[in-house]
Amino acid sequence: MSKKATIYDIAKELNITAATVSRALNNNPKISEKTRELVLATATKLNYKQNRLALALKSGKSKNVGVVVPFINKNFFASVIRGIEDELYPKGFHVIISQTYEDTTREKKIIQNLLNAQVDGILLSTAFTEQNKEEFRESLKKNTPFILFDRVLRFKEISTVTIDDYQGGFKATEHLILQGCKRIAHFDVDQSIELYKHRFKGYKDALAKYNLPYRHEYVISLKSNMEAGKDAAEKLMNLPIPPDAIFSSTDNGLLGAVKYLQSQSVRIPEDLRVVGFSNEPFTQFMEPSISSVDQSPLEMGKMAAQVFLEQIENDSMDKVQSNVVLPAKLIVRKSSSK
Amino acid sequence: MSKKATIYDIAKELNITAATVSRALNNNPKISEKTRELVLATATKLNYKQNRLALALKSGKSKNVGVVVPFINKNFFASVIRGIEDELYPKGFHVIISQTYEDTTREKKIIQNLLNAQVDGILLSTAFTEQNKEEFRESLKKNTPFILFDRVLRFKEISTVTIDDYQGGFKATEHLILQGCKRIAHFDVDQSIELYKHRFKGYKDALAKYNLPYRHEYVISLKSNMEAGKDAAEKLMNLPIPPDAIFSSTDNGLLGAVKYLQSQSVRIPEDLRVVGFSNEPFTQFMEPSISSVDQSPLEMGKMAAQVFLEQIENDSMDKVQSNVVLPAKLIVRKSSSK
DNA sequence: TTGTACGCGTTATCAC
DNA sequence: GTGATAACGCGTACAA
Repeated sequence: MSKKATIYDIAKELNITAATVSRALNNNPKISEKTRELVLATATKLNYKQNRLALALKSGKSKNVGVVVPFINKNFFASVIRGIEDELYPKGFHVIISQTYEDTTREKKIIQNLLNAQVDGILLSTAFTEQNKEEFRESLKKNTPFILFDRVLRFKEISTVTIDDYQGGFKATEHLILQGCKRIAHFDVDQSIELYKHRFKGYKDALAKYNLPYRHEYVISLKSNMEAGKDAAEKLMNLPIPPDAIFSSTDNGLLGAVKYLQSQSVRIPEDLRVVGFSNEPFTQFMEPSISSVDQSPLEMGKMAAQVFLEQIENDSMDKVQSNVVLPAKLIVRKSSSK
Repeated sequence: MSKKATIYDIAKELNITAATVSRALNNNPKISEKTRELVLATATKLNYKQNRLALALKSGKSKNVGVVVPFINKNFFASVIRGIEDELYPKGFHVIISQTYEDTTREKKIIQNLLNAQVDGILLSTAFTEQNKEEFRESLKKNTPFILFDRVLRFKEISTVTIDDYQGGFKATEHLILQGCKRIAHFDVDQSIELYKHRFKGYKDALAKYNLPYRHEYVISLKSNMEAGKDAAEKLMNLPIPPDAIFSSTDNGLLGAVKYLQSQSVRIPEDLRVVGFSNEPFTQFMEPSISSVDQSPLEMGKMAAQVFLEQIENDSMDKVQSNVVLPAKLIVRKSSSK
């Protein structure tokens, strides 16, 4: 009773062979209408359900995909995963998630694990940087499709999905300039990560376009957390000529800065305007609400899923490589406008 | 080259049989040290990796668990999943996630899918309520362990992990009373869902303990979003005697109310104090910061995972049922204190 | 200590 | 149209 019914059980019940049952279940044309109905009937009667594992072993397709991110309980990644699952579930795929904790050793193990589990593809936002790019490359030497998103590394034959970080940095900075700001500081995170490099370049190019001087003392590298943001803000305000705006590549860092500045009676936006990056949910509800660049995580997830689906369409043939770049949307709120 | 190496490949290489290879790989005592080393050597040489699928089919254990939630891009669920993954990954399990979108039809299909995929267990927060409890029960008739968390339904033999919602409701209300509030309103969501019923009961009992009257016009049922919160707040303020506090079972509903009240120049906490439920990240950064009951999502996930692990320990034997109840922690912030 | 044979549940390729 | 058989990759009684 409790054991799961197999095609053998239903074959035995009907005095036919398992092969015939299989054919009936799979709409194989070579079968009589009568036996098909008989099979279907007893299948429901015995509460038969196909064993995906057996099918996977047989076909070589597990219908599972691995999704690898630093942490899943971060709004951005959770939303990307949502986009992926939204897109892949209807196609019959199951989404396996793993967290790297931003530890590259762990990331390598996870990839290996996923590969051993015979996933049909891996979508991941990597913890590796330009410095250890080659070490990461070794993990990719497989016939399994890899799709990199957000935090990517560029390789021939590996598809990527990112937003236009350069454009995001440029737009944010330009917006501050157009609001009348002349001394715009920048919170950077890590220049060995492509996306921060691009945001930084967007910042610099915007300054240049409007003939504003670039001052290195206005650029601070920090961890993406409140504490670091507070320290950075303190440092900036102690400068002989403090800035009148901050474009931060990290919302969390900016958050710490804003809280500190408010404690020091610096008025935002009157005394200093700020724009962040990521459009974290809290930016919307703060007082003042914080302007930020949206990363379209849902769309990013959907695109990554679609690229994966395309990849497994062309039967192993020419591995087309896609490099999707989503637009960066600046969300203007009170923190940067009058 | 590109094909994955199997134990047969390494057997052929060494002119031994696959069985021997298998033994060597699994630390089977019945094998000579020499051949073990030989096997291990050529295994790494051929870059052999165990195929989890084949093992799963053979052993009947997929080492996959399904986690089912309404939406993954909601902080609470994302954090629960994090707790689950943190706990299960080290034990060699992969976590498959699925979203119900709070659609019971979809939830049933997802469960069936997961079962077909031979998951070793399913951890889920259900969209079913007391009204269609029996329909949900049918999905559970399996030998596969089910662990229900947060939004649960009670069945014999089905384990649950929840927080003490009654205590949360009681503490929040008592806190407001001790702050001097006498007319405390309550935002409820849906009384056919156990957790909201418990929070509501905690609210009522706290009122009773301090001899405050219960007034039905102060209790409003609403959807868990800003729009509904705004409407509810409006309704409350139009009462002949408006409340001087709100205990809301939903942070999101309360958020809408607070934004509306502020637009009406109602001062928080001076004119009206509020406490929410869930400790959503944004509550911490708002102005004023919002008091809320924390649900310990990480711990909930870890506990759910542990209960699952215990469940599969006792080999099919007496299916022990656990009902873990985590404490509810009231986080007091500016919105409810002087 | 090692080899042989079989089964896990399915589908595909042959025959008949 | 249906049956028998092999194969996917692995682990394990049983025999040697």
